[in-house]
Amino acid sequence: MYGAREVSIRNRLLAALPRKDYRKLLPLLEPVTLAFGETVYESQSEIHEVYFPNDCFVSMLTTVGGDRAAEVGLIGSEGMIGVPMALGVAVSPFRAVVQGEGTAMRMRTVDFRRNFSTSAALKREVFLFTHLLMIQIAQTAACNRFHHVTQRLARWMLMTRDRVHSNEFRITQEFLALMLGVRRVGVSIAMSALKEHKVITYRRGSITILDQGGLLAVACGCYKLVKDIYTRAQAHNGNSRPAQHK
Amino acid sequence: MYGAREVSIRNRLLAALPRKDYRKLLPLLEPVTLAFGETVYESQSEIHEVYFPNDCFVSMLTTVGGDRAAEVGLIGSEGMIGVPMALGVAVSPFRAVVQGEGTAMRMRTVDFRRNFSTSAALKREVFLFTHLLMIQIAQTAACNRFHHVTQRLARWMLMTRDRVHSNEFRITQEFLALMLGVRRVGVSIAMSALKEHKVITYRRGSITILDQGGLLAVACGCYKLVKDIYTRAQAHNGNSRPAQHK
DNA sequence: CATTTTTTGTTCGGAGGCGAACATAATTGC
DNA sequence: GCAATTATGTTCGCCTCCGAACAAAAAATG
Repeated sequence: MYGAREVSIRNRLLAALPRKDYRKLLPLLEPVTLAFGETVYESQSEIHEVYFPNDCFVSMLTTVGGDRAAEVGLIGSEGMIGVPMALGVAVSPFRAVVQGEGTAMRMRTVDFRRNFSTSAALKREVFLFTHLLMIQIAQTAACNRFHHVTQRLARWMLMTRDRVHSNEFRITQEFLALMLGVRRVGVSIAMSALKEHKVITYRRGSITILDQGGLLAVACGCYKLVKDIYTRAQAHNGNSRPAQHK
Repeated sequence: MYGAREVSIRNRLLAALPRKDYRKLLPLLEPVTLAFGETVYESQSEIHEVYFPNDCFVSMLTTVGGDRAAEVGLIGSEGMIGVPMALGVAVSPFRAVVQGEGTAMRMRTVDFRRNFSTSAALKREVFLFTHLLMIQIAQTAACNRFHHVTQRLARWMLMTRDRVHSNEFRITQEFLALMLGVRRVGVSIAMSALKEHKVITYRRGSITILDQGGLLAVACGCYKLVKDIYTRAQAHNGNSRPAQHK
């Protein structure tokens, strides 16, 4: 029915599958463009499709007290949107919002379910990612508890950089404040301090990382901790066709 | 080899299994007593056994910066210690510390793995719990961001109450401060305020909840939110032999 | 080009929590 | 019963972040 011709599949979870399993999935994957700010899942809503990001990335948000929300996870081409499906649950506990515009491969849940039960390789990949996502969320919990705005901001920018594969990305301070669960003022001050130290620069609605090492020094250990676990897990995982890194 | 004769199995995850699956597991379950403060898993250590708590409960902690740690999850008879095993990972990303003394059913990972792949019911139960744990962790992340010591303390006490099935439990303020990731002073002040309002009372090393409704009013919505999701999931789950509630 | 909208910069007082230190009370061990 | 240990109570100055409000700059709109 669908074809994946227009867009090259660069999702690394899919790329790690053996050719045989990969071929079976191919006709079920529909390339879609996810626009910035788009809501992929509303919290508590039913999951009808899962997504394998190519070059977009998505925030997972937990709402609290009805109005406020906090980002608990960031998912890009290394993973999948819709992990609850892997656990047999078709309701998303989080709100999923597109943070970086780009393409993703979409698959209907019926198709996912069918292939998930038959492909051991897909199972392995998705479960591993579920595990990694859990670690990321837990680290965010600790990070939220202990670290200051500047540190968490730096962490966020590094995590984002890893997912957009670029030192520049579009985002407003207002939006960033929503993600971090702080006031815009806090982001504003932290960012201008980083600009002062020539670690980043920014214009209206866009940030550029100038000194990745410097940013790493500012960020809390949470970034490197999670990053290393992701890297190690992917390396140990016989990544037959790894996505090209910069 | 093992027998589960000395201790009655009151783990609700196991109790939800159909008799057939349950019988198969029974000889593989070894009753053990977990002492307060005991470390079940060290962070990053290999998982050799999984545990199904009967009346004990265990904290999942994420370390940060080498020394400090924060609790990200609390697991009692509703769940299992060692969820990563369900995702095909035999390394615990968290430190698991016994928070409330009691018994649990222990199973070797080899046995778990074997039965996990053959019992659809066990799979379903464990995956559902994995999903719920993920939600709890995410909510903790948001909670850590937005809510004050008193609110989080109240939440912790309510969560603990649900797991020990009693209004009284033994814990020192020092330990509680470690769990919440705050200073003991903060806990001390919050607790004496709650005592003042006759919501709780406490002696050296032990807390008693006097007014559960009052405590619920003090706690942030995070408690009820997660609790309701747990309750709903368990209800929808054909809980054939539910554990007796108080 | 002029106006509206969006984004960013800056200020204020105040609250909550931090690290550190010391005081008191309860329990344990001898 | 007395000393050592463990748990709880209280204080201090300080720093970060909060809520609110307003100013300025940049982009979008017509």
